[in-house]
Amino acid sequence: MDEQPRLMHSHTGVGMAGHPGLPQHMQEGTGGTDGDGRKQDIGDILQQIMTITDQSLDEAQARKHALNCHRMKPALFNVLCEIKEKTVLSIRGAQEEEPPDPQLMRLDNMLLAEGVAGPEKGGGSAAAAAAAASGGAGADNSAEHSDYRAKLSQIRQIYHTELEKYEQACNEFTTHVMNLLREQSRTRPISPKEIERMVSIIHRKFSSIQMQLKQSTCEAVMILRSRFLDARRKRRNFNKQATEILNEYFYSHLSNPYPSEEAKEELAKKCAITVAQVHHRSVSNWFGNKRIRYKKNIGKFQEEANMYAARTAVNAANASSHGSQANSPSTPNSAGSAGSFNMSNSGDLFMSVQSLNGDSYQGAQVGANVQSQVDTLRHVISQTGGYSEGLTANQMYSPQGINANGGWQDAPTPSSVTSPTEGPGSVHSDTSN
DNA sequence: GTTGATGATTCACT
DNA sequence: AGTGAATCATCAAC
Repeated sequence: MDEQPRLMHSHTGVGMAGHPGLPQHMQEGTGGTDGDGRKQDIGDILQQIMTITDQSLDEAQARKHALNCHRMKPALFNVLCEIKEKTVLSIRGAQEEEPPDPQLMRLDNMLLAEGVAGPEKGGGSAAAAAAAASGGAGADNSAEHSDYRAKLSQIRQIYHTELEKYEQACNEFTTHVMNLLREQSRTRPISPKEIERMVSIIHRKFSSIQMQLKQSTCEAVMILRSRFLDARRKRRNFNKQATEILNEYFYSHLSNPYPSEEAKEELAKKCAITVAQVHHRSVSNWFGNKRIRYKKNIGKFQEEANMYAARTAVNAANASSHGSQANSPSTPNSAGSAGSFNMSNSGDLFMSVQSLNGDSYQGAQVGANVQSQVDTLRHVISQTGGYSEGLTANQMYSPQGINANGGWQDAPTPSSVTSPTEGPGSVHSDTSN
C-alpha cells in the first residue's frame, strides 16, 4: 500500500519538470532507488545545462587568458609545434616527393608540340595566321592551314587565359589560407612547415584542375587536327581538268598504267595548276584506285576508255602531222626522252590494242615507242575512223592490255575481267579490219 | 537520308 | 618501296 503513493509522487515530480523538488532529490538522490535515481540524474543534467551561464564562459575565457599569459606558454607552444611537425613529417614522408605525373607530362609535351603551350611564336594569333598564310609552305593548302592555325591560336588563347585564371585563383587562395593559418598560429600550434604543406596541398589540387584544363585543351586540339589536317577529311574531288589529265594518261597507258616518279610529278604539276591538293602522292593514289576500279569493272569504264582513246588518238594524229609535241608526261620507262612523248602515247595505245597478239608489254613498249610512226598512225586512223563510223563503245577499247601483258601485275582475274576480254577482243579484230 | 563516286589509308605481299 | 585489295570517309546528286 505504501509503495503506490511514492511512485505516484516521484512520477509527478519528474513529470512536472519538477523544479520545486529537485534540489532535495539531489541531496538524497544518489543513493535512491534505480528508476527514481536515474530520473533524478537527468533532471540534474538538465538543471546543470540550464544553469550554464555567462559566468562559466567568462571563467573559461579567463582561464584561457591566464594560459596565454603564462610565462611557459611560448615554450609549450613550441613543443607542441615540434611534436606536430614530427607527426606530420612522418605521415607525409611516404607521399612526399612524388614523381612527376606521366599523364601530366604527356599532356604538357603534346601541348608544347602543338604550339599551344610554350613560348608564342610570331606574337599573337593574327601574326601566326598571317605567317601561316604567307609562309613558304607553298600555295597548296595554306588557306586551310591558316584556318587551322587561327583556330589553334584561339584554343591557345583560351588555354592561356584559363591557365592564368587558375594561377591567379590559386595564388589568391594560397595567400588567403596562409593568412588564415598565420592568424590561427597565434592561438593554436601551427608550424611554418605545416603552412608550407598546406600550400603544397593547395597547389596540388589546383594543378589537378589545371590538368583537366590541359586534357580538355588536348582534346580540342586533337579534334581540330582531325578536322583540318586529317587527310581523309581533307578530301576534295579533283576538278574536271585534273581528272581529264589523269584519265588521259591512264587510258593512253592502259597497257601499263604505272607512271614513273617523274611522270607522277609531271602529272601532279599539270593537275596542280587547277587543283591544289594534287601532288605526286595523290597521283599515286589516283592511279592505284583507278587501276583497281578499272580492273574490277571494266565494263563500266568502257565508254570512258573509248572517249579518251579517241582523244588520244586525235592528239597523236595532230601531233604527228604538225610535228609538235603534246605536253603529256613521259612514259614509265622512257622518261626523259622528250621527243618520244607523242610516240610513247600513241605507241602505248597501239600496244594496248595490239596486245592481243600476246606481246609482252615490257619488251614491246620500248619497241612501240620507236615503232614506225606509220604503224601508229595507221592504228590511230583506223580508230578514229571506226569511231566516226559509229562503233559502239565497247568495240572501241578493249581491256586486253591487262591480261595480255605483264604490266598489270598478275592479279586474280575477276569474272568481270574475263568476260569482257573475250567480247571486245573479237570485236577489236573487227575494228582493225 | 540514301546511294554512288572517289580520294585516302591500311595491310599484306613481292 | 611499290602495288593490289579492302576499307574508310567524304562529297555530291537525288
